[in-house]
Amino acid sequence: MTYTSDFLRVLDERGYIHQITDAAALDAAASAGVVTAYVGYDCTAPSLHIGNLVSIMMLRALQQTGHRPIVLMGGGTTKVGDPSGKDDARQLLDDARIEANKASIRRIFERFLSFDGPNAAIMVDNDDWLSGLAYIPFLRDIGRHFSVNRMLTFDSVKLRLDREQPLSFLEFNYMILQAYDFLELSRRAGCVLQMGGSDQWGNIVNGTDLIRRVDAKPAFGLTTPLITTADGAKMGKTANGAIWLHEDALPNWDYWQFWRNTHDADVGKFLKLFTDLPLDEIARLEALEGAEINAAKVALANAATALCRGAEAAAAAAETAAATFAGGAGDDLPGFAVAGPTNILDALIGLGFAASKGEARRLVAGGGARIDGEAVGEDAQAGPGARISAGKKRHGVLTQA
RNA sequence: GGAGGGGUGGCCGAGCGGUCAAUGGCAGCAGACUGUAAAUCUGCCGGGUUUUCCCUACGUUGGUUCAAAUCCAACCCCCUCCA
Repeated sequence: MTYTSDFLRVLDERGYIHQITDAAALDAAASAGVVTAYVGYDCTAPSLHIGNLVSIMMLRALQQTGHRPIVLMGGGTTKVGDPSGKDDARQLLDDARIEANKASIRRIFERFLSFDGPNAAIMVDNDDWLSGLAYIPFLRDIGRHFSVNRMLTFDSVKLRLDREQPLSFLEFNYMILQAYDFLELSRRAGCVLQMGGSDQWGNIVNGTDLIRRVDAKPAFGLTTPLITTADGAKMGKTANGAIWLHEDALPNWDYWQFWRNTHDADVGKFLKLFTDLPLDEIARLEALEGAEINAAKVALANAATALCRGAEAAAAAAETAAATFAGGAGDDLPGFAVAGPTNILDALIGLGFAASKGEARRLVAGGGARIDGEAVGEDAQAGPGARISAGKKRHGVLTQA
């Protein structure tokens, strides 16, 4: 459908929309005035990753089109654990860990959202209202609105049951708590929209239903598609782990390289989702063919890195890339301090290119280890200043200890 | 409580006394080809070492045996059916 509100039009054009509970009504609401919407983030790790970035960018788009974003930290729900899309119960985190994760995650949002101004973003923590709930009153006020029959039909639950995997009562309650969050935000902040990934659809719908039943207020849900790469893989999962948004979890250089290595077929999609570049510029970039599309990938890497890590970090990474792939080295490359001539195997391990001597040896045997661009054997030595490469993409420099 | 089935390397999944560090697939890494792309082909893919060799590993703990992922016992966990 075509939207009249800037908000939904932008989301639609850029590929953020998978499902909406009542698109026409939400469009009308967003046209008529300021909409307050939220996305929840559980505190399961000290950093958010690429998988969360879609919804963060969506909150950004919301704010840019004049509406008010709420970032909900799931300090309370993390204590329960979301079963959505999980085969097994998530390991429970202790309170101290959750607190630490929460504190760490918060910082990310300051890069993407503005927390002051007329439609300032706000940040809340559901631990504030969940942890103090009294069981019996909660069951009587909220629990009675949930049909177990219906809950059993939601994918997050059904999947577990179908796969004959256990689902604890604790996890089973997650969707009720998430629905209650939405109700709470509706009451506290006039929030009318919850957004999230497509795996959150069931949880979100529970929230909109609850608000209608209890308060007879408008409530909408909107989900993003699961972002996959052109070869069908879930985006952002690499062998080395997730692509983290925090620089202390993943260096700027690696973050930039992740975007730079996007598949050809994904460039346009990613530019729309993960950068603020105007659509006509994106159209021009994604139309590039052959080797020229590399220019689009650089633009993507620059823009995405600038958003998350800052313009300086993006420029430094771009500079390093230009120098490195021309055969030189740049400041952003990983370094390993050595006192003098060092064996290639130790250098590879020190730079993190191999996890063990055996792996380093295999890398060398396969012809993938290079010193200053020259393939070497396993007896080779390199000293400070040497450029060490593992394959064609991973490069590092030995520094003086 | 009773009967039966099952727990294997990042994942899936074979093996069911030695020839098993464990077939195969996926994922991953490297090489060739390229554009720091895709596809394809090739090699690698527990750790330490010069291949020989040693160590760790098939839910946990013991046991039988010259020898166990494979047999036995106990325990833990999961699934199915019955009560």
